[in-house]
Amino acid sequence: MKQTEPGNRTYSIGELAEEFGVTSRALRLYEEEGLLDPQREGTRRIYNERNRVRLRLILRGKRLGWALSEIRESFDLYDSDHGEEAQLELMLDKLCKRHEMLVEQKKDIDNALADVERLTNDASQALEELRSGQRKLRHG
Amino acid sequence: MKQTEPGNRTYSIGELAEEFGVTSRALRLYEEEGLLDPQREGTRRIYNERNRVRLRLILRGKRLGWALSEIRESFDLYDSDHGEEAQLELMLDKLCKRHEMLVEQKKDIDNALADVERLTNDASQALEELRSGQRKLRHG
DNA sequence: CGAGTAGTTGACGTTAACGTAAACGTAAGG
DNA sequence: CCTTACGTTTACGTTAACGTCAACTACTCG
Repeated sequence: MKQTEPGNRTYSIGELAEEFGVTSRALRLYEEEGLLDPQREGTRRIYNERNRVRLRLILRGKRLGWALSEIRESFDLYDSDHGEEAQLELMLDKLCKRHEMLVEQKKDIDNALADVERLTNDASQALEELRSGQRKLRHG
Repeated sequence: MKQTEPGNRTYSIGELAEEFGVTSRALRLYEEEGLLDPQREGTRRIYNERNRVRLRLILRGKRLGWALSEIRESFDLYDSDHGEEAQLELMLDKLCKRHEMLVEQKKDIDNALADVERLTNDASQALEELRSGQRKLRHG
């Protein structure tokens, strides 16, 4: 299999960092925190598609204001084994809480959007009135 | 006018802090950072309804993962005077960027919600299958 | 008047999420 | 072989957003 086959590509730390607009330092930190686990070729880190997807999820979590520890917890939900009943129930409980959190956050966003749109309307109206006043002056 | 009239109530720092589940220290910090400006009665801070609304907005911003500096910038949008044309255009530009930010964040939330819901379905199905297996065993 | 409660400023401590620099290894190219 | 580019670990520095503590003031209650 060639390295260039789609879906099997690998990435150096620098490549991945540049692609996502973060620094190598950040990627190493995420690894230390248990959010990434690239393979090694000797001492160098080799990232695959799976790691790439994880990084995408990390950055999504960051945009939503989550701490790295919270992001890791959400990964634990992805990874946890579906072995025992108690385990599954615990997982469902955690998922439910995440869901609530997200719904609340979405409400906040909708409210903020409404505020921004209201301010935008006010401002464009004020601008329009200002300009209409200037037109009158020019034609006066 | 009485202090107890609706809409004119005032609050001590402790009252406001408890109501919103934050500490007095946080309120003082928000003030230092220019996010709040309560009146004073001698040396003590007196918060009114307007301050209370602001605090609500501050906490909404925090839930969305914004820095205090970003929250303050959004307040500047509320407060900026509609005097000059250039001012209004600048404001409309900033509002537009906020709007984009919020829309992006909303997409992130919708994606995260979809993930959580998929995981929830998987887990509840696994749980159901596990329990159906247990029922068979009991009746075997 | 003394104790308790709630507020004040000032200063130092803490945690997360990196930035930055030092000192070193390694593979490619001229 | 020497330089350049890219990687490694280790460790200390930095910023934001508070927590915590000390020392002081002011009001109220018994």
